[in-house]
Amino acid sequence: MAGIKDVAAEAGVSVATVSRVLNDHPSVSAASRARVLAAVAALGYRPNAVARSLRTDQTRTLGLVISDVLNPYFTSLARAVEEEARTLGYSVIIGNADERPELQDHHVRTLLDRRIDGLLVSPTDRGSPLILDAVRAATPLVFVDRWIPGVEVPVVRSDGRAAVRELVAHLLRIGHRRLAIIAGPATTTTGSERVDAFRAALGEHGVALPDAYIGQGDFQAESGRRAAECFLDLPEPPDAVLAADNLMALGALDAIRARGLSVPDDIALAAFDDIPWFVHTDPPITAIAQPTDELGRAAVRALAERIAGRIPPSVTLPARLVVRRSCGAEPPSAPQRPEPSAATPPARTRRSGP
Amino acid sequence: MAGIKDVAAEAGVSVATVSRVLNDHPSVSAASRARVLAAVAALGYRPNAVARSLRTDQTRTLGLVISDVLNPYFTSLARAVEEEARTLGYSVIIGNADERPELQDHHVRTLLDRRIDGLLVSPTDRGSPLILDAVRAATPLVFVDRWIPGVEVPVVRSDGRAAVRELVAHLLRIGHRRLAIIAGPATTTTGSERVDAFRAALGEHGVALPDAYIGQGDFQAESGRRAAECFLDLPEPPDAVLAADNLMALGALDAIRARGLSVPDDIALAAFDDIPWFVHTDPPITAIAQPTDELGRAAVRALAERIAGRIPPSVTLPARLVVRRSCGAEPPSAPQRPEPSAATPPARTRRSGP
DNA sequence: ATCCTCCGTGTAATCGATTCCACGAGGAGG
DNA sequence: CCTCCTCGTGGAATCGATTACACGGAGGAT
Repeated sequence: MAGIKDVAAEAGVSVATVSRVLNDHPSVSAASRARVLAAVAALGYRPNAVARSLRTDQTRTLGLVISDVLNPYFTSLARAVEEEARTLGYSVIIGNADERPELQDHHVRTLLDRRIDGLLVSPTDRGSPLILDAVRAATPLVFVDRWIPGVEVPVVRSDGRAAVRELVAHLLRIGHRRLAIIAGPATTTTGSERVDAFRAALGEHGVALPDAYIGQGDFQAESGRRAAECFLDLPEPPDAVLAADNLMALGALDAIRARGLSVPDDIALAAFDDIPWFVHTDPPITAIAQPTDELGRAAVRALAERIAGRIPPSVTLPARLVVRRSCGAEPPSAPQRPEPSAATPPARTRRSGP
Repeated sequence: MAGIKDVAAEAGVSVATVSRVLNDHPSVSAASRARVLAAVAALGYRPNAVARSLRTDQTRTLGLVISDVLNPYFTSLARAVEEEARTLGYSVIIGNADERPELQDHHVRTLLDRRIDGLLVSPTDRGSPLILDAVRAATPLVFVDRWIPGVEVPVVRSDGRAAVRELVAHLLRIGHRRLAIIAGPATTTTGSERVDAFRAALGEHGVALPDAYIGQGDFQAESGRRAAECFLDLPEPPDAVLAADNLMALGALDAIRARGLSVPDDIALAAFDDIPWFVHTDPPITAIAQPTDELGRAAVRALAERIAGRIPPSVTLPARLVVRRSCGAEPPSAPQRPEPSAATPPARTRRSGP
């Protein structure tokens, strides 16, 4: 592959001049510029980003370590991140931690080795020594979605408290009384926080949250299934369940249907993280929607600030409640605004078996 | 950040020795090795991958350019690719082309600039000059899922012909007669090939595929919706529709329900690409499942071969039909094996509205 | 005892860019 | 006419690793 020397030779100038043209440095004569450009075109020259990075000590690359690529919430986050990064002239390397701290560390390590300019992490645990080191080494770092308490790093996330309060009110209004939650791992902020918000919201209505109504999940579908089964085995099962993420909601839906029970008639179901598919499930699932795109964009902008040496503030965006059919219908009062794509007449579902 | 020189100083040896220890080159005395290792640990030294890449002319990085990250099929492919690559000691940089040729080119270009060791592409178009150049420049390249006809590059993909034939037989057996398909863009192999397979399968049963029954989509949900609407506006609408990918199937499902029609009673629906969510839709959707994980793994292995200078063969894996309820029930004969997680008794769905 | 190997190690070149510094030409001002 | 800038340019150092080559010392063979 042609190098800068070849271009210099072709254009009859020095490598310094070629470099100056490529980085459009002002002091190059129009004539030289033209000849260099011609040589570049003739040779199909592309600068070697590796060499450039070594010299300039910047890779124009961002790292993004997310907890689970198969989770639509994180893929749409990743997409937003990549888009915003691209407009800022950065590439993004995505690492999938699969909710496993050691995998997360693996990715953080290789990203650091590759001298990425900045790192976006949605931590799977309470903070490995590796991440703590990175913070101490002043690596530009921003947490997104989840964070590690006590670590001085900007956080870009969304606050579901208001939406949870709204959801709880909605459930109680419909007539549900025994509300349960499937939590995420306590090692993640989103795991514990959502339970707290739920408990607090219930408290405002004088409703308690018994331990038996707190299922322990790990953000994967299978754990949602197990937690739901535990609930259903209870002498007095809950009549409404909130899952702390979309995959666990799916698992719970499975478990409930496997018992021959109906959502929402026998039990209501709601989930954190709204995803396109929730419109198409049977029934469509009520969800707490995070502004994923904005989250991703804000995270990249914050990281860019950190890279530039400034200290960006943390950002907290509100989540909002999206009501669908999985919790049952509101008693007639303020009419619910229908969802555009779920604008189906009351769903003439019929049995399809013989 | 500490460099190799610091380590050498700390250990009281030369940089050459440090490098030899790090790359475990045989001719280093045990004593030196120990002291270097100690120094590395003491300084928390990590080799600069950028410098290493410049010198060795390899980045131990693979590029993967996929057509749409929001499509679960591609994310699971990406996950499999990353996993296999990791076991081989490679990192993966994912580029999302969003079905846009110019974005695809952008990613291919930056990946090439970064001197990735090899490139995995699922091309969005019939071949940009850029990709053709890359092929000519002997960049290790492997196509996955889709490919560009006439280009001498190994292809790792799955063949849906048999599964399509099976599906068509299944539909006809149930009693459907007017079979339609929503195709992908003709510029993609998966776009045109699937229509061909469908037409051929129909032909075997003496059934024609009128032009009006070929909807033109672009692999996005919205286009599936539009195509389905066109079908339904026909004087004689089809009674079964196959969508060439999962997103278009979702769009079609929406459109059908928006008309107050029922799947499968009024119209049957099936899709290419099986995804976990198809189990949970209303009704669960019959799909042609590709062996995504194997595809991803095989693609990486083929690429590794190419990087090693060998010429790997193309790989074609069979897809298989997964029957669910969206096409209606088979007339009683061979009993259908039920899906584990869809093992719901005929789905006691009830109306949930008041 | 002498010579030859082999082993461990260090010096320095190298990868492909960026960038500091010096230098020569040409124009302006004294 | 001489001096001093300014401007465009090139030479060479540099980034942090890898690795070819040279070299000195220990040990075995003769």
